[in-house]
Formats: sequence, structure tokens, C-alpha cells
Amino acid sequence: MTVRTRFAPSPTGYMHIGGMRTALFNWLFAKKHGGQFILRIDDTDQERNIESALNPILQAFRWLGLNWDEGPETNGPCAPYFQSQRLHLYRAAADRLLAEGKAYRCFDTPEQIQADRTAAEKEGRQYLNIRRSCELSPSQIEENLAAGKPWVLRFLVPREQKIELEDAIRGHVEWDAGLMSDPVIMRANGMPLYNFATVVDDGAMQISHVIRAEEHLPNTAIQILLHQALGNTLPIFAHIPYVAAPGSKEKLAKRKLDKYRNNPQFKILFDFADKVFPRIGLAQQGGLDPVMVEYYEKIGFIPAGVLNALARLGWSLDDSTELMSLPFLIENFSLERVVKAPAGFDPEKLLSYQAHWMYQLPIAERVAGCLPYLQKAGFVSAELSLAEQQYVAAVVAALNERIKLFSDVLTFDFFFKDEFAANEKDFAKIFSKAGTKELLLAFRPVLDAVTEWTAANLEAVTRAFCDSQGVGQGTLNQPLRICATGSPIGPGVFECLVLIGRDKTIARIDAALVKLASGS
RNA sequence: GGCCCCAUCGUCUAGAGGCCUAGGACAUCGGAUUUUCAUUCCGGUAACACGGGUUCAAAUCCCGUUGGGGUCACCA
Repeated sequence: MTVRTRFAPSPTGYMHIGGMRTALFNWLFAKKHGGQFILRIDDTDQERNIESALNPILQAFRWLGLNWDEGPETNGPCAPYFQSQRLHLYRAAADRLLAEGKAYRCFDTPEQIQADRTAAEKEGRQYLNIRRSCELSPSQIEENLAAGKPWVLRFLVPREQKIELEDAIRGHVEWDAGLMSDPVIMRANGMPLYNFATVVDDGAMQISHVIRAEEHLPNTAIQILLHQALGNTLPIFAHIPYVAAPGSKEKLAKRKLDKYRNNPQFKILFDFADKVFPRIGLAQQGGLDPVMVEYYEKIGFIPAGVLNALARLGWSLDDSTELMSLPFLIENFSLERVVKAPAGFDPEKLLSYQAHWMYQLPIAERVAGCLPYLQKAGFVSAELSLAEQQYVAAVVAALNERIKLFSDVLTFDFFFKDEFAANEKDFAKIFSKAGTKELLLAFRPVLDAVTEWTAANLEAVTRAFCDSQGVGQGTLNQPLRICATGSPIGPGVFECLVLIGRDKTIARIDAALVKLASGS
């Protein structure tokens, strides 16, 4: 059997990070078994269909490097892959069910249905369709149709049946069809409903494994019935746990975003957004938030980090393997090792995977990743000169593991800005020590006399000076750093001085000395 | 509320009856290296929801309780 999996997003304008995890599992399973991964667009609900809402979804797949074998743009043997272009298939299947008496035209108005529901609730019994329309004679139906009375097509649930499922992850699950109401499969406007379109397409596209989040488990009962009615071979179902909000068991949902802002684990991601997006010209965070895959791309994560974190959400290889590349995942992924309980999304763990994979990235790629941030922030020109290119490369190399996200380069803006203000608190703290100001003052001419402006020489000069003054080197290094960079953190102080350059360094120290003279 | 699912450190997880004095990772707390920061290295704190069974033996099997969650549309 050829393994064929699919992911069927609705074009909502963004790619949900939890949905991405589901897509990843589908993709990995298909790749692992040499099968195909299909992208199918569920765009049957016109109201939910936003113009150009598909692109962010495709972009998320492209960014992470998850290619689809069949789907939009690539097409394939089961084209088209947009459900809105497959209506004839749903209608044909619906006609068949109607002709075979497995579905019926329901003329009940929505108000009537609602009244039935309310009545059932009042009496404390489970609501089931009253199936009035099934009592209609053929001539009465003809009359209704001729009169243009609106109707929907409902699937006639075989109520005497028990539905059994052997889920690849959950094991045996069963339902009593006698408790299920007849689902609408075609709308009044002739559009199919999700459960029906899904079954028709999964059948037509010969999907072998339906891997999806567990919130679809209740749908599965109906879908199994529908598959049976249509005479389809049942796919294997695998219901993976949903992705929960950090530190909770609740499904991660975009509409709960406001609540997440106060979530301590989630906070770091919102903080990144607040810090970075305004600096790269994205007002209102560019409409991006940590529920969306786009957020991670725009804030400067790399695919390997995100992929590793996603893979470990509800899945593990063994008792110790944490760091996994995409090729490694393909080789080792299995449904058997998917856990059953919901997995809380953990931004901190994501960050640790990110840090690891970022450091694996060749320096040239790290530079390439950082550049757009510097350009958008206006620190380097859009048309990069060779000198700029080399300077950025030198800075990124010096920053080394201090860059975890590409956008982290903006934290070290003192390498790029002419003007900066030292952090008052750090500045005051460093110069609060008696003699520090005087030491720097005495060092100023020594620095001026330095001819060879290299890290090694600067260190040697500084060391000699400190020895002559009878103080430890650290006593001078920190004042030097805060004056030259404005920040108490960063690469080695001499590396910083070299990158900043002689003129700027001396100018900055002079500015600090003026400030100290007037201040205290 | 009906139906369904789930339950091991704060978090992600290992654990298929004896290898469990419950392992790893992230976070956290020390300590060493780095005269900043980050990295790296060592070490510590920290969990089987509860109650009954079954068994010589249960985190692991069964039942119940509690708790959490999903889903109940002419959304997907």
C-alpha cells in the first residue's frame, strides 16, 4: 500500500503553529514510508474564505522546507486540490447517496430544528432528528421542490449501528450511532460540508492515513459512516493530541491571544515582538503573534529550531534524544511513539533548540539571516557595499553564540549607531567605584598613543597600563566597555574596540569623560 | 449537560509487571571556566492524581473516584 497523507487547511490568512505540527507529522510519516504528502485546500465555506489567505500557509511550508507532492501549484493526479473546484464530485456522491436512500432532503427550517432541539433539551433527552421529511411521499417532495422550498441534504444515520474505530494512536474507540443526529452533508446553496467533502476527497485521493488532531475524533464517527455508505476503503486514522497553550491543557487558540499575553511562559515571545517588530518597520507587530508560524520566521527563528521543537511536541524517539534534524526525523518518525496526552507548547524549550541549531549554522548563513534586520532598522544600506558586508560578518562572528535569533543582532546596535546613550544605571554603577574615573582619565592618552589597533595589542597595552597603576585589568575593562559600547554586555571588550574603530572609540570615551566631569 | 479522550518532576517526555533508589531534556538553584555577557563543564532541588482490586511483585493490568480537556453548526 502506498502511503498517502494529507493536510487540509482552510485559507484563514495565517498558519497555526499547532496545525503546522500536525502537518509535520503527516509529512514525516509520508516521507518515512516513501509515500506522498498532499496539500488540499478546504475552501468550501465562502464566508471564511479570505482573499489571498492561502499564501501565508504555503509560505509557512516553504519556509520550513516541507514540500508537498501534490497540491496547489504543484498539482498532481488528483487535481484540482481546491475543494471549491471539486464541487461536481461532491454533488455526484451526494446524488448517489440520495438515490440509494442513504441520504434525504430535509425541508425542516432552521427554526424548526432549533425548536426540536430546545424541546429535547427541556425534556432532558438527547436530541435526534425527527426526520419529518422522510415521511414525505414522492409527490409531496416533488411539490416542495416545484414550490422552491429550501432544503438541505442530510445523511441518514443508521441508528442501529455501532461504530468501531481502531485508531493508530488511541486504540479502540467506539460510538453508538443511535445517539447521533443526521448531519447535513450539502448546504442549501449546494456547497458540501466539511465532513462530507473530506470523506469524498480522502476516498478519491486515496489517502491511506488520516493523521490529524484529536479534536477531530468526534467527527470520525460520522466520517466512518460516510465512508461506508460511499463504499470507500477506510483509511487508517491516527488522532494525535492537540497542542496546548504553554503551561495549560487547553487547546492553543488564536482567539485566546489576549489571555496569552499574561501567560508567563508565553511572555518571552510577546516581548521579542514588542522589542523587534517596531524596529524593522512592522507597526502593531505586523499583525503577527506567536500562534502563527509567520511570527517565528519574521522574528528570526530558523526552520531547524522550530521543526525540532514541533517534532518533540507529543512525540519522542527514546529516553534521551532531543536534538533532531529533519533528515533524522524522517528516518526515525513513527506513529507508535506519539503520546496520547495534549502537549503544552513550551517557548523556552523551543528557544533552546533554536540556540543549538543556530550555532550549527555556518557563519555565512548567520550573516545572511541577520542582514535583513540591520537593513530594515536602517543600520546598513539596502544595496550592501563590500565594506559593509565584511563589517557585518565580523560583528556576527564576534557576537557568536550571543545571537540566538537573527533579530538578536539588533540588541548590539552600538556596533552600527553613531549616537547612543549608555544605560544610566549600568554607567553609574561602574563609575561609582572610587578612582575609576581617574583611571580612565589617565588611560585616555595611552589609548591615543596606540598605533596598532588590534585586539591583541589593545589587550597588551591595557595590561601594561593596569600593571603600572597597580590595579587589576577588570578595573579598566568594564569602564572601557560601557563607554565604548554603552552596554555592560557583549563580545570581549578589545574585540568590541576593534570593531567600533579607533576614532569612534576615543570619541565615545571623551564624551563619557565630559559627562563624568559635569555629572559628579 | 450528552458523547468521546486523557492523567509520570514547573514543562516536554522515558517507562509494554520485576532492570525504578523512576531516566533524559528545558526551566530553576548552586559551583567551575570565561576579569562583562553569552557559551561550555560539573552538581543540586523536583513527579508516578486518589481509592480499590489482580499478582510473589504494579508507574506499568482491571474497576471506580477525582481532575483536566475535546466536541456537540447549513465552521473547518
